[in-house]
Amino acid sequence: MNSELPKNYEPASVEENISRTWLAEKAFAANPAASGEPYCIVIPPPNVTGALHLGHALNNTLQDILIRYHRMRGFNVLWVPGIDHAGIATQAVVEKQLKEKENKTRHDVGREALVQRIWQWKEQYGNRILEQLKRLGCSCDWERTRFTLDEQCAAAVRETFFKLFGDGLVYRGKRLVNWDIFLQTSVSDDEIYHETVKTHLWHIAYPIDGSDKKMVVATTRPETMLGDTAVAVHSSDARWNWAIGQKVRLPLVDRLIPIIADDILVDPKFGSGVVKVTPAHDPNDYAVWQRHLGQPDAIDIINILHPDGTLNDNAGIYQGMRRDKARRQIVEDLRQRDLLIKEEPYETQVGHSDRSKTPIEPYLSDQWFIKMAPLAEPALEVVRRGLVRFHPQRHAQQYLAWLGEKRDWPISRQLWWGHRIPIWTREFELTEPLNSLTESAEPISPPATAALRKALGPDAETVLKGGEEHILRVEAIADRPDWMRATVCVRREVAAMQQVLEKCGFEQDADVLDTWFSSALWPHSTLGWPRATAELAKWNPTSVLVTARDIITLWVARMVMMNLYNMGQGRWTSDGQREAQAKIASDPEAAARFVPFHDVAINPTILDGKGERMSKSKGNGVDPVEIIDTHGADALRFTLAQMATETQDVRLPVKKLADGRNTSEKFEMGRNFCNKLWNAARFAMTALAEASPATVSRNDLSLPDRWILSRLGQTIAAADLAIKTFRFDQYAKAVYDFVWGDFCDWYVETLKPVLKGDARPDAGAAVLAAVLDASLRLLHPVMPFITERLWWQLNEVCPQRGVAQVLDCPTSARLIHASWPTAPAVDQEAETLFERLMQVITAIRNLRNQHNVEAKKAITIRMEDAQFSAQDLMTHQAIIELLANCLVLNAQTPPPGTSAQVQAGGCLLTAYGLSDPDAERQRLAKRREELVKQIAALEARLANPNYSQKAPPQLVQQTRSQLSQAQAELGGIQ
RNA sequence: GGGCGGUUAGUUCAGUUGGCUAGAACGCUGGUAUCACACACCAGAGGUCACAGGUUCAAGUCCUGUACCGCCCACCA
Repeated sequence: MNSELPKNYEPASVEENISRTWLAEKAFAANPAASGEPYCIVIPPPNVTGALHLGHALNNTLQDILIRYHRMRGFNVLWVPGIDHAGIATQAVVEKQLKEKENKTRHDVGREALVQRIWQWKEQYGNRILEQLKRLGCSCDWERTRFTLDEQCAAAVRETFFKLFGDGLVYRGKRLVNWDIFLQTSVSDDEIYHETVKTHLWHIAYPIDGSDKKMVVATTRPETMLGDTAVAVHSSDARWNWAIGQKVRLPLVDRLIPIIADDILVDPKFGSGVVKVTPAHDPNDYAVWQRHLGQPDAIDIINILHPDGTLNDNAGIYQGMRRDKARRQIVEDLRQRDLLIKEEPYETQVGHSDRSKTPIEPYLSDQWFIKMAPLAEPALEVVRRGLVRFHPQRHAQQYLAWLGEKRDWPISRQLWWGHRIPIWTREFELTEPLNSLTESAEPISPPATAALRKALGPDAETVLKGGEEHILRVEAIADRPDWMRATVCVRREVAAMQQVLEKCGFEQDADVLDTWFSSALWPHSTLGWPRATAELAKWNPTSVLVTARDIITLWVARMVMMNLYNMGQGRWTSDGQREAQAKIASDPEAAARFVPFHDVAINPTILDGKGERMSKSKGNGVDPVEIIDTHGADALRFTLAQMATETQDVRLPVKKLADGRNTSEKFEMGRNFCNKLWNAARFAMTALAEASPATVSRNDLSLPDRWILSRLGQTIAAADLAIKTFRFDQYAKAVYDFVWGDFCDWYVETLKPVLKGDARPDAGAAVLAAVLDASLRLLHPVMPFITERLWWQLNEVCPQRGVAQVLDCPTSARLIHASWPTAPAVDQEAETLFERLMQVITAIRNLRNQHNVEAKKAITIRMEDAQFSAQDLMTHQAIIELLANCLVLNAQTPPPGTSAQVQAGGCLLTAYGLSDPDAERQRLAKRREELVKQIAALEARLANPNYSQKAPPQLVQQTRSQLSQAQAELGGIQ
């Protein structure tokens, strides 16, 4: 039967077989109606754009450990898998393909066709990611797989947006956005990287109007001067403050612009003390425009760019030029007019779009925003109060700091791939002016209503009705007093309503929502919200979120915010904010029901051997599937778990294989461990097949039995604590040390003669079976495949297992559904005694090695009392003789030859029959040196009067006894 | 500029509330084809705990500062 188990563990066939069985039996399926405390994790959805890398492998391994552990603990577990549509990243990939293969832009194929193509692309690559997760052994409920752009998620997005709109938390505003002129979209701050660019700092003269004086400004972007609407100086700068209120004549365009004071923008110590102000093309200058808005010194804002980065009709003769050409031309023209004062080489950081790798252009554009203040405050509060806890705790700081800024969230993206903003607008010319048309609040004033009725005709009542399914708002349009804008937000995807709106001349907003908008809803949208599902009732809040630290702000914070907003009762408008806070303060338990998860476990980032992030472009990435192919999924998982410490980063030295692929020696550790377990189990099951395991109870146990069961108990307790505190490395280390160190190296070795002897082979076999059983349970969360395979085998060989009153092993056909082992009680007496035996054995082995004793030759040992009784150990002399290859002397005469003495396990050991007196002399000299050093250190410590006075008496006592022991040993060998 | 983390054996990392001679894995050295495993077994060598101060009877651990490395945030016209 063990012919079925090859000598070396071969992961490929085992993994495939086990995986197929689990899937066929729907072993991961969750049922909200089932009993058991709920335990739920929603996967951080990987971006559909990329294959999974080692970071994902780590992240998902940790989640699977938690899921499998809690499943075994009897929780009703659900792990929701899914994928993120990843807006801009995905569209960029498909657009690039379109360009390369067909030389077309997205405008050539049109919105619908492009979105169609992206869906095709998604089908192909999304499945690849799910396959990777399955190869890794993730026990997700695959039938609940979600995609952030699927219908269920879309319903949640629409509902949320509608709710936010109704609460006045969504608004439209002109804002400077990071504009990608290649993809023609705005890009969020986090999709930008900065690159050092060698350029120039151009110093340009701006003549003061009606004076022969000139102001000199310096800029790295001279073309933006076309959009300058002011120059600013510091109000206390004596060089220039006399000129405040006067005007300069902007060169080349010949426009008069004011000289204003702005003490925030201008640092009088820097450069000339004069700053050009281009509100439409620079974030700082935009802030100046905002600061002066409505003030006597309010300034203009002039946009000079087309969306494609060419200059528009505000740029005069430079209209139509690309920005870089315009820059060269402008510098040249200034030079000719003698207005270029200086051109100095300069290095500066320029923001580039992560996706298109082109420089970002700050650009004025219509965008939708979410008001953060009312949403952020409750989200801050639940973390402050510990209703959501970070592990390690320090990561909460980043969350609190970012959310504390409460900067409004720009949510529109000029893309085609994503959730389209559910807003329709139309602008109306008014026949008579409307005085009351100043704000966008409901209800709509009677004059505006009348105007709408008139303009919309027969469908006016449908649009005007508003309420449950759509909201209508009207507002004035700046600079056009005889116009108004009507905005309709539609709650559900209903064709009829959309047709009515379009018939009435409304147009849907062309933009889609930021990807993070749908991601923010992930924990409740995956469970069915806004429908009141059994899943939602059972599993929200979810239990824990496992993620990387770089998305604590972008994702974690927003999930907390949106979960509280959607799941919490009542509406959290700006006015209701205080109420929400008070609610959390007065009833934290209620608030705890609305958070998305209770714990956030942050896993470390995997870097390569040089400390650099892994990435495709750097070519240092390791593909988890390749590791699974070469080392096995369990080996990969174990190694990764063992690396998941509390530090921020872990390094994984990468080695290039001959075929160019990357790998790392680190994974050999996991592979070796699998092989060790495999062979220990193989040995055990061969023995079990030959013996017939008896029913045993506490009284039948030998010292090694008692010891290994006690060690097992300690290990289970350590594993429980480690998992509870998200210390996956400690869990891995505990089980590794137990299986390899305690079980294989010691217990199995002591058991070999027992199993072959006459005395108690059946009792020994029973303990062996029970400990193997518990070990497989213990290892299953981290190494699911190999343990499941061995479990099946063990069920065949030895279906009934356990040690009465010590270790129950309830039967189960599948390990994945077996129960977590209960820890046997600690047996301190057995542990202490066995520990001494191990020390004696190691000391004798050491002596044999130092004396170059041939492996097969037994030496003779006499054991005498030192600190402790030798008799206690000699009761178990068979174990010593077996494992140290020696003969323990009782009353016989010792054999001739060199003898050597050593202290171990509290006994004095004398070894006889050694043949190398030189080796012994060397050994003694070395030992003497060690002892002298130790004695000196101990004496010095005791000589310090403060030590005996202030240190705990127990410690002082211990030091004294160490000293006397060392002195005694030294006396013995001199 | 602000914040966070790191610096412990050749390498990658552990190191609980300060307290026995600072641990593990890999690598290295010597030995071993022993009937679970050479992806193994046995034994060993290897550390001024980045640096400088301080607190303490006692510091890898706590405090202050310095250096270097990494990440996040905000940025210099």
